[in-house]
Amino acid sequence: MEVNHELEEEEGNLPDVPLADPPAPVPTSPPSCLTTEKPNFATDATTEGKAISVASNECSSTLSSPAEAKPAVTPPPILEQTFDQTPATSQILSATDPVKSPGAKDFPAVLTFKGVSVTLENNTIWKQFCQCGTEMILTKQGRRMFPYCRYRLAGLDPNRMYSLVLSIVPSSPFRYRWNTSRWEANGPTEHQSQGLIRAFPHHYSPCLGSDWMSCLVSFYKLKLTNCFQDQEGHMILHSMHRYIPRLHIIPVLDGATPTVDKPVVMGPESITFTFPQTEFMAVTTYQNFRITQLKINHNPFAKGFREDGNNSRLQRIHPPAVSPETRTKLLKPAEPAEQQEEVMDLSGLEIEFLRPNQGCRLEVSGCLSATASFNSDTPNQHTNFIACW
DNA sequence: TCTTCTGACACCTTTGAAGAGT
DNA sequence: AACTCTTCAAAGGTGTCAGAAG
Repeated sequence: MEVNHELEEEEGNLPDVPLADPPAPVPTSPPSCLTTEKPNFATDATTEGKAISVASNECSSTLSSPAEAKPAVTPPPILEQTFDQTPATSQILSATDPVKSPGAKDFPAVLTFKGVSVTLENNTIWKQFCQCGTEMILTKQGRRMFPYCRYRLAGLDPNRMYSLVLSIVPSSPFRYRWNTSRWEANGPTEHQSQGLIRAFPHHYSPCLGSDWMSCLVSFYKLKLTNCFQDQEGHMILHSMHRYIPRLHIIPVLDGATPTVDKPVVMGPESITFTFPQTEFMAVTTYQNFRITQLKINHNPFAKGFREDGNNSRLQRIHPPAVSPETRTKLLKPAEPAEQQEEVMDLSGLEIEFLRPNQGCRLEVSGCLSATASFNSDTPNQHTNFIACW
């Protein structure tokens, strides 16, 4: 039983947030190749009302706030920044380097590059977590992210097929330790040079641009694990290391139906979007009390830990020795911790595109080109993949 | 001794089946 | 017979905590 809200319709609980550069509506005709895997928007629409309120009801509520609506009503400055402009490589767009950023509050919710806009829909909650130093729990069986990555896309070619892939890459070459109230670098990582990074293709990939743009794209299904023998398709990370999710928008070549023998080429039109506010520390146990409180306050599944007043469990967890005033103080945002980060070289990393129970691997070479393949029992989905970073 | 990890636990929400009512 | 609504059990997500492991 799953909460069906990976493709979230605009209607429902979410306010209608105008986009910075909405594309002109173009009539769409679903391709025959999507008959089995195409999002069932009608079905999704009926479930989204519930689903959105489930997985991120706080997100949606905060979206209603003036603060959150602002970037949509008044589009933030369009940020066009390109890395690796070399031909045959994809474009990587990041709002700003988190190391050099003065504070999380300035991170834009919308990134635009070559006419393609990606909005981090739950930007408000991401910023709240970012200001405290987001932590994500890793478990052996896999733990969902919270907040999770939820995007709204605009500017895609409505009639073109795109694949959306989320990868989570190391954002720092260090291993960290929690020292009383802050994260401190604790030596270089031992893993990343030969580490295995997986990428998570969205369940409905590939899909028409019009379909991607007509709904919210959520990667709520993504689970994080520290189990390196994981066969469930979860994202394998190292605890006490810092990571950042990246969204890859990969146009599918016209007329090219991916097969095992005909891999899809990720050419220069592919774009990677990185929102610095989504950076997080992978942990097995929460270290920062403020993060714990934010999770409890915002994640509906943790409602049982909220300070409702009549929760016997909470009374055991938080005995009266800690006064409400003290706890309130603890919950106040701390000064932005001084961060020590560097741009790291991802050369030599291996990236595995996830297809549960189906092994496949993508190698990233030093020249930032990459190849990958995955099998699928669904003939309409990518079965092979070649990417250029 | 300290840090990190693991598994059990209680509590929560959602889903879907089953039944009743219209 | 078809549809809608309610109830309830099951599944799965959540943070906490004690103990294990290194």
